[in-house]
Amino acid sequence: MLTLPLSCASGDCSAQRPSWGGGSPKIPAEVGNPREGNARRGRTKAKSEVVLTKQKRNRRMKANDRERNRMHNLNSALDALRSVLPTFPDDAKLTKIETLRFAHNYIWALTETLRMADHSLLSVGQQELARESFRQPPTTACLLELTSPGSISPCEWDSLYSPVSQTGSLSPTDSLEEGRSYQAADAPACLRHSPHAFPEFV
DNA sequence: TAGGCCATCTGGTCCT
DNA sequence: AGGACCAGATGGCCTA
Repeated sequence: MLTLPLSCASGDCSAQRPSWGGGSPKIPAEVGNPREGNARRGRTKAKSEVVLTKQKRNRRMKANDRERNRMHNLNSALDALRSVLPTFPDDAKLTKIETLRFAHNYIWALTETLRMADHSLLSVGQQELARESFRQPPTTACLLELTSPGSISPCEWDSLYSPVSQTGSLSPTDSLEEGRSYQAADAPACLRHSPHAFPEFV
């Protein structure tokens, strides 16, 4: 999957891979002489320009390497995130955007579960319901379904949060509408928005 | 074959 | 000055 770059660290390979991995076809703007007069100064000047060009190309190659590594690190972090998300083994690998959305919704669901458990502990009669909530985390299918942009489905949220949803619904489905159900004051700062009211993730 | 996803290159900007 | 970060561009691969 990960196509490791052909090793270019040792030499100038930028010219050897005209069609490799895309890249901008833009041509460096300052290839020619900026001023005619400078070209007449003699070899030393011309030589220094060659050196400058080489240095520039060298810097570019090093920057490309760093950028490649940076993106690899980013992808590694994304893989680590995927590995802690509940998916079936035979599920297709989540895309990057799906992984982020899924994680966002998953955290939201877990937070809600904890919050409801705390809330229900106030009432002895609801302790059993709280335990039940812990035993039944949101299903993979449910969370995966929520990763689809705009796909708001009751899914199993209602059953998951049945103790509360019957009175003052906390399901994302409801919180999407007017944003009234999911009280900002009840959530940590990072979860002030319900998953589906979060613009970047919709 | 069109569209989605991805890796890579690149130049610009900000920070140390 | 050099590195980190970012967004745009480009081309390859895969799937419906």
